[in-house]
Formats: sequence, structure tokens, C-alpha cells
Amino acid sequence: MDELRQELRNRGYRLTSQREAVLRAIYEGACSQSAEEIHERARRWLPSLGLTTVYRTLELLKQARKIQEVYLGDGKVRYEPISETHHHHLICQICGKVEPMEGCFLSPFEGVTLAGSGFQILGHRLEIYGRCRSCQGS
Amino acid sequence: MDELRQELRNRGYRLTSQREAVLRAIYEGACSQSAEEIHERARRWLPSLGLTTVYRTLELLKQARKIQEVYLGDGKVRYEPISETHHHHLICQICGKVEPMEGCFLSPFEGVTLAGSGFQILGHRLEIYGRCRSCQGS
DNA sequence: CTGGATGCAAAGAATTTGCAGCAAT
DNA sequence: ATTGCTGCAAATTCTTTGCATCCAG
Repeated sequence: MDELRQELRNRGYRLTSQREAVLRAIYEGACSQSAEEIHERARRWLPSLGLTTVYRTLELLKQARKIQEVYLGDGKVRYEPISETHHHHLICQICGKVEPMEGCFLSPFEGVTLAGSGFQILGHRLEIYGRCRSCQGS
Repeated sequence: MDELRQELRNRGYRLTSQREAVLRAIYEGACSQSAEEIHERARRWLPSLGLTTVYRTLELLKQARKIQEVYLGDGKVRYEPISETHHHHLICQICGKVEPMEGCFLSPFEGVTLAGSGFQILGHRLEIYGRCRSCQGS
């Protein structure tokens, strides 16, 4: 988080209280949050923070590869930090509940270049769908 | 595709020319298309088709587990048929190009119930990020 | 016939943009 | 002092809804 600050500075970005608040909200909040949720959380420390600034900061963090967008099926995009304990989501198709799953079978492929297409793998996004324990009756 | 028609009928849905056109557009078009793209393609056969109907049909097909939503990072949701030759996307983080990748390391996990959480895996969505051959200089 | 399906226009929701003032470096 | 950053309000873009009409079964 401190190195993140450093890196943003190196890239020529200014370190404002707004950006600090958004960063803190992203890293302290749930594993994936909508812009609105991040806004609300960040406002705890900076009540004057505008939603526009949240969007602009998210865009900036996306460019810097610090966060990733996720779409879980409701109408809005969610954001989550990259590389913080890499994990995926188990999404129940019945009740919609989302639980995180630690660990990942795909880590060995990071950095690999695919034989056929010459595509170099740098990251991935995986969502797993199915039924949670409580919905397996249906 | 014919069995799809049959199944929709069985579920009590009416088989209208509009729905036929949307289905055809989804199955004949690119592997993942936005609602707008599906609308445009379907209009080739039914120029009077309204965008609203496309959205409603997509919702219906989603419920019936015939299509899946994908988010690739531009501002709109895309739709693609489920189970048609299972594949994933290689997305270039530099130029944004999307290429399909056949085959999948995750197929063996379909149907499995996870030891810890009791979650039963029924499907998944995987997007792979990196650099395409032509962008590996940067 | 009859209830589900459609198209249009209008509403809603999420995200982006223009601009004048503010503040980090 | 610059020049980038911010908040506000307005504009866009994507998606959903209300309603009168239409048509598949």
C-alpha cells in the first residue's frame, strides 16, 4: 500500500487526500465493490468526496494495473485489488450468494507464452458458477 | 438449435419471429456480442425488430441457461451461447484485441463438489489477460 | 379468443464530460 | 506559480418499464 503510493508518485500522479481515501476504501473493503460502495466507504474518511472522483481514480488505478473489473451479473461493474491474495468467486446460480475461494489452479500459467497464438499470459479472471451448500436441494 | 426451440416451447414460451431472429443472430454471430450488435444482426432478417425485445429475449435466454453474460472491459455487457464449443478469451491489455482460445483446463472440475465449502461447481467463466503477439514489443 | 409478446416512448441507472475553482508539487 | 485534480451539474450510454396493440396457440 505504501509502495503503491510510491509508484503512483513515480508515474507522475499527485497524491491527494481523495485518492488516499479511495485507495483505503478499496483495500479495506469487501473483496469486490461497486463504484458506489467504494464511494460510500471512502466518505467515512472524506465526506466531501465526489462520486466523479471515485470513477476517475478507479480509471487511473485500472490503467496502473492495480485494480481489476469484475462483472457478477447485476447491472454494475465491481472493482477489486489485483494481486492481493489472489482468489476467485464461487457464485450461486440459485440464491446469488458470492463466496471467495482462496488458491488458484492457474497460477502456473502466469508469464507463459502460448504455443499456437504467441499470446503472453499475464493475468486472468475466473468466476465459478454452481450451487452453494444450502441451495443443493432445488 | 432445433432442440432449443423445442425446449423454449416446453417451458411455455411462445415462438415468435422476433425470438427466432434473436436466436439466429446469437448463434450465427461472433462469439460474444453486445445487445446492440445482436439487435443489428437480427434486423437483417427482421428489420422491424425493436431493441427492447432483444433485451427481453436475452433475459429469457439467460434464465433458461442458454446464454451467458460476459464483461470484457468496455462499458457494456456481452452475451454468448453456453455450451457451444466451450472456449475462453485471450484479451490483449495493450490493443484490446480479443481472440478465442479453444480447450479448457477446467473441464475436469465440472460437477465436482468442493471439499471445504460444499459448493457444487456447474460452470465457470474465464478471461485471460496479457499481450498478443503484435504488442509484445511495448 | 386470450394472455403472452411486441414496439414505442419515457424512465432509470451507471458512467463520462465540461468547466471554473482548488491545491499538490 | 503551474498544472493537474476536484466537485458540481449536465450529458451520454446502456438497460428497464408502462402501456396500448398485436398475434401465437
